[in-house]
Amino acid sequence: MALKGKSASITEVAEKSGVSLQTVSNVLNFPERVRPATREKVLAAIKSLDYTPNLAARRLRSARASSIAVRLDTNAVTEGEQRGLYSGFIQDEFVYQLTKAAQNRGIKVITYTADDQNEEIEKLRFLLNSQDADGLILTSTIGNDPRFKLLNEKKVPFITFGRPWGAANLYSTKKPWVDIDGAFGTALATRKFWEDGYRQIGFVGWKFKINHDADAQSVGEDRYNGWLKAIADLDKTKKSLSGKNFSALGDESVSSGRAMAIELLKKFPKVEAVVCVSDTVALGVLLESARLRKKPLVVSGFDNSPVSKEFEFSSLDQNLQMVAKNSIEILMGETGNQIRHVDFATESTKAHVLLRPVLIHR
Amino acid sequence: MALKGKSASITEVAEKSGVSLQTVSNVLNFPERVRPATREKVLAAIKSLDYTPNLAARRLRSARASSIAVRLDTNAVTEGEQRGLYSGFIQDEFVYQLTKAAQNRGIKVITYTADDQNEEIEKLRFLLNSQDADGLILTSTIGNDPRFKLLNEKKVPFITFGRPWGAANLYSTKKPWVDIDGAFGTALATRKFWEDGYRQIGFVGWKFKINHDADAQSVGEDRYNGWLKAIADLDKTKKSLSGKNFSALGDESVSSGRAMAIELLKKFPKVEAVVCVSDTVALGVLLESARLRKKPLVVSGFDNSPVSKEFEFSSLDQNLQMVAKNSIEILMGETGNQIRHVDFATESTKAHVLLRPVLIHR
DNA sequence: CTGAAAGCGCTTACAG
DNA sequence: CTGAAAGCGCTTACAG
Repeated sequence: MALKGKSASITEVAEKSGVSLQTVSNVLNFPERVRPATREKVLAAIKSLDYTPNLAARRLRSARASSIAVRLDTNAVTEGEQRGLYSGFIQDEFVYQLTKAAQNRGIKVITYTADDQNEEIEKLRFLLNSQDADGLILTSTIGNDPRFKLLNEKKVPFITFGRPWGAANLYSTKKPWVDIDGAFGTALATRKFWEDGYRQIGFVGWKFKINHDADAQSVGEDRYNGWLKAIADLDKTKKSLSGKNFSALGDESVSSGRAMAIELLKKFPKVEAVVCVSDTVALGVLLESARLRKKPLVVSGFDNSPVSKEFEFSSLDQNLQMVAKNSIEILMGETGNQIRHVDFATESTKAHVLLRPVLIHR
Repeated sequence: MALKGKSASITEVAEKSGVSLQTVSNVLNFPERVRPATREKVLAAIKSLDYTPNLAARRLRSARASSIAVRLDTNAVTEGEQRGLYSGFIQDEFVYQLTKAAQNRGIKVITYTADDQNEEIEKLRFLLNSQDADGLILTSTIGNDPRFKLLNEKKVPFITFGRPWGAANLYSTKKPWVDIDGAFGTALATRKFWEDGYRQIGFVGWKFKINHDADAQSVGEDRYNGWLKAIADLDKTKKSLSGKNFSALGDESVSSGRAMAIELLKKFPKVEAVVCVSDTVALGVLLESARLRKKPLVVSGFDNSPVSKEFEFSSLDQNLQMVAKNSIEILMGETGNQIRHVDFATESTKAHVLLRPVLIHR
């Protein structure tokens, strides 16, 4: 026997409290079915024996794993790859919040890794077949992600963190997601700058493919749109840096932020404040403008990472605690301790939840 | 039944291949006990039925969870708390590498959280009593950590990532650990600077309590010692910045790095290169010296985080893949698929593994 | 509200 | 090398 300190079994609890196994099981799972006096007796026995249910037995009998799986990706530094300055920060905090939210509902989180799409599908099949997870949290999904097909076929409850950008229909009930409203966030930052008296507010972001659809088709476009529309709303006089031209788009790096700052300042020397797509890019803009001018540009970033705190600029917090809470509620409902399949097409549960980021003003 | 797509059971495999349950089980667990012809027959049935063992049943019967638990901490940004610039990066990558290494040996990783020490002890008791984990990975342990007592009493296999600084005896067999040799790392960086022709090599680190013991008693002291001794070894002429005075100690922030750079440059204007305790501090030194002088100081950091890559300075990689690999090997031995208790006091397995960081030269 | 029985899917002695 | 039986610790119908 490998597991030591074997805890008491339900049989011992039943004997000690003078009731049947059944009643002990009811006290644990349906306390309202048991008369208070009996319940007290059983609870006392549980306490005195330091009884903890054996989860393997429970899983086997109930055919519920009561755990969800989440894939982890590496964030290690590789030369020649773009990762931004606080790589790992979001995944780390998301998994933490997920574990915490799941734990509050009696659910375990198990992690897995996969080097590519095929390996992941194989890992998922094994995980689900072995009945070790009955819910899944996906991240980095794409429009025609093969995981959607697998999970829908097997009717496995799942939720995606982040919209599957590029999907023909972002609101397909076969592709449930929880996400942060990036456009709302950059609009919030823009309005705050306006309130603070700035009128020449630029944007530095990530390049994206021109898209003639009304809806954004990438995170970068979404965050750009928020700034663009906010300026249009705010500036009735049309005297500020409104419109598509008052932005510079590059990639997720400090050096790109620096280059974009140079570009922006050259074209629009009057620019006072810059809404940025990320804290990494914001730092680049901040540092470069500090080098070029007496007074650096006022910037805002995204993610409320340690970078924005350290360099004291405003940033949009993704509110990962809310993301985790909503994900768990979609998988389990508002109450109860069971992960259950929902057919979003016919039931009232919402398949898509867009949460608002919070502006941390610094 | 909550779990859908119920996979075939071992009974069906036995029927299909015309052998007993026992033989199927042997094929899975002790293939060498089964005659090749029989084995092939069984494997064919397994494949055609897409059979995957039910892990709950296996756990219940074998009394082995085949999973290890690891606690996650938040790295969210809180005002007024020191976290450094790439908070979350190390934990994120460590858990990734741990999951990957465990997966290769057929072991699951489950995560949990706790808000304080008491809650953690309670969570651990439940986890172990419910037989849902048979091994543990600890982090952030302190000298008289109550988790050591609990796990040793219950004879639960565990390993600590990081030395329990402050312990009366860092080499107690009751406190097994895997760690990175910080002193080796900073000595490596120092020697590399020396090779590159720099002779005035300073150090910027974290404050630590003066300690009259030969061994370091904190990460900060350990990394400081590496630099100190390397300089003493290298500089036979005593003309370089060797000795205790040629360092500046602050805390884990860019602003502290900046302040230390100012202090160092004031006292030792000749300083050319600075070995730093972390990438965060190194960035502060780099940025401030770039502001103060034509040519910024050459710096090296620790952790090989995205910060060091982005700002192109050398850094010491903690080699978390090796940390994970060694942790798993201590818990499971070199081969096999079982987590087993080792009494380090009497068995040959080493209780303490100090790994060397790798200098990433940029 | 409570109880006696069945059985989830495996692995483990044990017998041949 | 293979098989028939027992049993891990629960929850789930079902009966009273």
